Amino acid sequence: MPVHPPRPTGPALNALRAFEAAARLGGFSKAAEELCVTSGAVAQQVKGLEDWAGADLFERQPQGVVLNDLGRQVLPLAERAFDQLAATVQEIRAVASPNRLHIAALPAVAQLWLSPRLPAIRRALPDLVISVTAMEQAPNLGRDPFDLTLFLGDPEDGQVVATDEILPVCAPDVAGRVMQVADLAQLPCLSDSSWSQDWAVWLQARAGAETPQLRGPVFSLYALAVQEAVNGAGVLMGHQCLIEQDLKAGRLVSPFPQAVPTGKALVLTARKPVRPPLARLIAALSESRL
Amino acid sequence: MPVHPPRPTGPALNALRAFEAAARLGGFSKAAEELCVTSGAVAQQVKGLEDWAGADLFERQPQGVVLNDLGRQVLPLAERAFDQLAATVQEIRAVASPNRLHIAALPAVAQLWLSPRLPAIRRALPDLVISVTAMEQAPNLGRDPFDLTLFLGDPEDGQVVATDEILPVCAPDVAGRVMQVADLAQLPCLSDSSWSQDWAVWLQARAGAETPQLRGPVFSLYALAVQEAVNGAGVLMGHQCLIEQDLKAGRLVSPFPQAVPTGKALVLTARKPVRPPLARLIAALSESRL
DNA sequence: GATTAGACTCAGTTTTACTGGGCCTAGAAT
DNA sequence: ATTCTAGGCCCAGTAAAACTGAGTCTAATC
Repeated sequence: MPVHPPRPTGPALNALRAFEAAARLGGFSKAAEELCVTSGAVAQQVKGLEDWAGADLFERQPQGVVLNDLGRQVLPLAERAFDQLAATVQEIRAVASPNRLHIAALPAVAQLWLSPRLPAIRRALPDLVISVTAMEQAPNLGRDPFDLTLFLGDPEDGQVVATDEILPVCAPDVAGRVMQVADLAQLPCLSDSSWSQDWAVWLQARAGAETPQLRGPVFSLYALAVQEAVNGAGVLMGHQCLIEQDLKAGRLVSPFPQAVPTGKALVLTARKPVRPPLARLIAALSESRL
Repeated sequence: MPVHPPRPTGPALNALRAFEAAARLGGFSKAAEELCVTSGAVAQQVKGLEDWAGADLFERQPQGVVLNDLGRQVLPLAERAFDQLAATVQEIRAVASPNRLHIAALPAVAQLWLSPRLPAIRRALPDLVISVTAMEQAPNLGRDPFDLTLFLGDPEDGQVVATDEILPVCAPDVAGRVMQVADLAQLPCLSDSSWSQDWAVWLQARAGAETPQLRGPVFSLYALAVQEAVNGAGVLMGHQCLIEQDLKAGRLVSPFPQAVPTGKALVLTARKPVRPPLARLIAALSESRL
């Protein structure tokens, strides 16, 4: 008696994932960021799930969404399910290619800290295949397929590789024109768009220093700003851990050598469980020197 | 320093589901059936997952696929994840509309057993919204969005609503032509395509009876065969629990009243946990009489 | 009063998933 | 030995999603 056709089906898995992310992160736009889509896409997915269920999961408010009773009730279940699913995915990855490791790092860190160290590490650990992906926000190791992250952040968040200290730097032939802090007003002061506070932090920490109005070009890539500083375009607020090699090579010098700690640090976090290949990479990174 | 674009992403959730189903059920075609798609679709999904992982999960053999080491290792994880996910989905359904219940039943059971009883049940439980979907294979309550199933199967599998007993039936004016078993060879013997053994089972159980060669039209829907029998088209092997109303109304009579048990039963299974609305429906079904 | 953050909607597009056919292989049935 | 069958593979075409991008809306903040 073959009669199939219209069987009711479960909701789309992607819709469930969108719900879980939105609920966990507390908003469609945050979820959209984690899922690498637009917030409109998340809104549509969640709506689809709500339509399927015949009931809302969020309360819409002008300043965002908040879980309603139903949503609050199912979130823990969904979270556990997707945690489990992510663990499965990572297990597949880890077992299928145990020597393939993937690092997520801030673009500046990837280019200025990691990149100079990688050749030696690759030589020391030739059996490992190490990939690097640069991104602004630290990924969620529970969900994204990375084994290790290197970001500037709270020292509490993981293993501290270096503390973050800043000091002005410039090309040697520019240094002659910077004798005191006030001179900075006469020179282009390079800055990075996502670290726009650097100058303010440094000026404020130099207790008693007058705070001249500074101006200069803004870069969207810190490595680009460093390059421009090397080229003599002006004075850059340098993050010590990122400009080590340029200082050492003399391409950059510091007119005011007092470094100021920002309270942040270059922090390394690793996926658990830490299997041997990953442990070896962590050790190599921790011990690496320029 | 906004630099996003090419982030490695996890595998497609649908691919994971296809893998899980194929691994759990031991074949792409079985998985395809559960997922209501073609086996080619499953094959493609699994291949996509294997490509993502960079390693196979199944060993391809001409008579099917079997899990390899990697697949065997991740199956338990995937199973737990999807169990959890299914539980989440069912929770959403149950909490969003607790009075909406969905029954899955064999088409014959839906039409001939359930349908006559439903009006009274709906009257007795007016707050419940009861949907019925007919299907050949009992759904997997752990995965599909049904609350209750009614199928002919092993009595051990759930709550027995009625044992399955068969006996020949026909319209009253046909009965005069059937005095002994041998007469059956002279009449069309109706049968259902998915219960083609019925006649053989009955003939064999009538110990000592000669087994005449029977012939007659085959129907793909048991309800259709019943209707034809009522119309006087021949003799049908009747399942007692499904033709009760026609016997009672005298539309059908049995020339050989010895019913033969088939060893199967009309079995009811319910989703756990059994919440009050579902419990009420089960009670109503168990107690229902024509 | 302007700006901002967050979400909604909708048309258009891209991407993905699925179908339906033909093909292949090995075991089972004849 | 031949069919037959079950199970999977492959491929082109298609159907269905998911996603984008731009425009709106609202309340909160500056």
